[in-house]
Amino acid sequence: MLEDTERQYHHGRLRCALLDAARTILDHDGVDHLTIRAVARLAGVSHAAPANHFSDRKALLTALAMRNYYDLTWRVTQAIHASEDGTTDRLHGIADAFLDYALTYPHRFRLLWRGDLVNMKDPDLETTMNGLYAKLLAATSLDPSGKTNVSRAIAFWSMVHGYVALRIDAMFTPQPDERTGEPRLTAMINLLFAEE
Amino acid sequence: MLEDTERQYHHGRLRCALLDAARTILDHDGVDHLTIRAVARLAGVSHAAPANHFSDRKALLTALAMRNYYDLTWRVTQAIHASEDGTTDRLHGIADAFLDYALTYPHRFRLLWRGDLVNMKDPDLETTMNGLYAKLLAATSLDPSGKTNVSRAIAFWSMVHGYVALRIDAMFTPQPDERTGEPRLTAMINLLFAEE
DNA sequence: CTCTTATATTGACGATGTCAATATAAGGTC
DNA sequence: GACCTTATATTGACATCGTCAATATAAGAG
Repeated sequence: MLEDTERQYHHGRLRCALLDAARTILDHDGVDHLTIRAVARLAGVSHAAPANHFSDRKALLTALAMRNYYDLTWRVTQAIHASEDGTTDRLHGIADAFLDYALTYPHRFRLLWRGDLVNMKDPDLETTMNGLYAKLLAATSLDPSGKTNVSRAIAFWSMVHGYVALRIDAMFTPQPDERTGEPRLTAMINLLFAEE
Repeated sequence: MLEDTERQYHHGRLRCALLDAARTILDHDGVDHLTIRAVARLAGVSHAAPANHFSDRKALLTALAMRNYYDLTWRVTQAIHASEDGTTDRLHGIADAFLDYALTYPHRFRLLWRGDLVNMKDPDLETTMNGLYAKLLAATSLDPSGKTNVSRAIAFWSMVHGYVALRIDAMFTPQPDERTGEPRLTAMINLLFAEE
């Protein structure tokens, strides 16, 4: 009756517990080991229990992806606020936030772009994604004069996304000297935003 | 005994026939429908026949990815040869080749980066990938003076890769006017290689 | 207490990757 | 041709998966 975490028939918090278990499995073993049955096992319920909270495996993964999107958006927001004034500083902060998140939780980051596993048409998810995109667009293309440069914003996003994706898949190795601050990424951004 | 394509016990060409079937399924339904059994069905053999030619599903997908890498490398090479002299022209051609390949065969392109499905440590595959990387590096960073700029090469590759990936996943929609020539990508490259 | 609803369990089905055992073809050697 | 070896294909089985249907149990309202 009271806050007994271990009473039978999980009750109430199962949905949250399932998402926690799912994230644990994702971080540990990757998304292909993230099966409904494995999540149920880790949460200590029967293999069909999740069906009451997630209609599909896709629904479960979509909810998990939403969590990750929130987390990533929060980190990017923090980076923007922590950065000093100036477009370039802001962009370095954003790029570092992306790379740091992706390197810390590669499986979480990868899930964000797995349209085959996640329902990208989910309204809530779309809202969250659009929020992140708006942040990127605003942070990138608003120069002091106030005019926007969409090509530059998309170039920035594409470059960061591509670099991070390739780094996760170990297509690049970071520069051996001076690991911190990701000099490679810094140099790339400076190239893109060179003063003419 | 002679060139009878339809004699029982497929003989000889099964490996090639399986790869053809695999590519057909990949293009049609995506990689998650590309099961060993489906490939065997399409090739008209029993579900365990492929095991003689591919030890694993991963081995099958790796061989298929290699085919795709060859194809992509060939297209990039063609683009380089067809481009007029000058670094910028060459890079526009390369980027267009990437984007065109990815938009024409999205599932093939995606497979190239699926480290969970493809054995990226396969020696032959690594050789092919390194060949493509070398082409990109050479085409990008050799300016007239002959000195290389690795950051710029990686920036270019990252940007193209990221843009193509995001385009495939429909995170961007191309500019409605003037579809040909991909003005967005062109503008992005010009930003990166702006004369200073 | 009873009825309703939400939630969890059990059991089943078809599909998959993979393995073991078996069958068949091809090619060389006599 | 007969025989043996090897390559190749088939059949059957097993564990696992997502999903569904039927059932059981808890919680809450009246």
